[in-house]
Amino acid sequence: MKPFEKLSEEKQARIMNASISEFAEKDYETASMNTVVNLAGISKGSLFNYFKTKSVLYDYIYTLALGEVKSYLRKVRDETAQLPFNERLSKIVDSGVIFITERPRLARIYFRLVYSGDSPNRKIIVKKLQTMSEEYLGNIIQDAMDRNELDPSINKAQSVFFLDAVLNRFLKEYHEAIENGNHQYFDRKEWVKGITKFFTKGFS
Amino acid sequence: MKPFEKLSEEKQARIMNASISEFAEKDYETASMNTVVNLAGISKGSLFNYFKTKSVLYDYIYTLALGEVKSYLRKVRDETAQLPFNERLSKIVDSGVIFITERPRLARIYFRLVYSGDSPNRKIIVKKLQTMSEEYLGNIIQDAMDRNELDPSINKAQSVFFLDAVLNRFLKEYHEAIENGNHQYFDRKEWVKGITKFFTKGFS
DNA sequence: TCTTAATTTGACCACCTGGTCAATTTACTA
DNA sequence: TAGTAAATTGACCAGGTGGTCAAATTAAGA
Repeated sequence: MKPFEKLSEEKQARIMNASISEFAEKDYETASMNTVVNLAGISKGSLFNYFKTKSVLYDYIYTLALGEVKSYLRKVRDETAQLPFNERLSKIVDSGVIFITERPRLARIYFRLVYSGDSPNRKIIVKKLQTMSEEYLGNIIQDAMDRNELDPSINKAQSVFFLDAVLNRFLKEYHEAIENGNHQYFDRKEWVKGITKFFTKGFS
Repeated sequence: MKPFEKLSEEKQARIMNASISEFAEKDYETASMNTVVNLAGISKGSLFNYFKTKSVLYDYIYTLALGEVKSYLRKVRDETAQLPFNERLSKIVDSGVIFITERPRLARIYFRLVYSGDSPNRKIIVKKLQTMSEEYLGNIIQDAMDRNELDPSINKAQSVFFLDAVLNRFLKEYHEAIENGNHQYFDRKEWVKGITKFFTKGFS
């Protein structure tokens, strides 16, 4: 049993909370173990006893963040399996919005990871995420094609790419709006409507 | 006259080259003035004489990068003013690809700036870039609407957003492919075709 | 050539980093 | 309660950072 798991839940939570805050606020290189230690109210030696190095702690944190994101996405996928494409898409966007509203720090760690940063295993992680997204959105699109809701001659890989690009960018923008306190100017429904319309009809 | 401008062209180029390399490779916080100094083959005191602080040097560099990007975009916009929307879009993508092929380090500084990083004035810069992009892509779309190539009832602001999201993401992906030596697997023409088709017809 | 002014240098500063480990405190057992 | 094992501490380390500035070098002018 790893030393960290032996800790009381309260203490584990304190350390997780501190780590999430720090890695959400700064990128990997700039995040400071000293800050984590101070936020969590434990000694440096202890932290390095629980997590052998900074990168091990970071692994723990981003795995947690990605796990939460994944479980959210899986849930909405399963819950909307029967819905038509546009409604499904709209639910996915909605659940993304809910996630970043409820867990803004985890969302920030996610965005930091995919959009930038030089975290230790970034390339590998991003590749894995890409495969995940391809499979996830690929299924959604395939379902819609099977139901003749989308043109069966479209290039699926490209479609997945476009969908991924727009969804991620929208959520990133929404997330920044939340962090800047501007999200009340974001008409979410209007955007969701626009996105689904755009994906089914284009600009023509 | 600023001290840096008094330097010989060769020396200026050496310092610019070193700075661009360093800021392309690492983000603002992690980039090291010591490394710049060593790459450029000058003393530390000199560098701080030419640029009072790290952030002043960074300002100089990203302004240069954005200037190059802008002039590229302006050129292609003016050259394609008479072309129909899809051809125009395709030329814009092409010129983006050319830019990141010819100036991969400047492209990297650009992507680092917009997609992440905690550079000193990031928020202000990104906002300015956004306004620029809105105006740029907004014009392209407006032109197409005026020519009845696009549905005049579409939401222009949203359309600009989607266009921006897909174009930027595509170029970022292409850029990473180049850096990883994988761009030969990228069928550029096929992608450009797909993007224009997607934007005019959607998935239906 | 000598003098003065401008430029360049790099040792040095205070501060911060991730990580270590002997010493102390705490918890547990006999 | 005494003794031992486990957990926790924080002073300490080597190495890095952005930035400074007296001193050395170079350039310019008479």
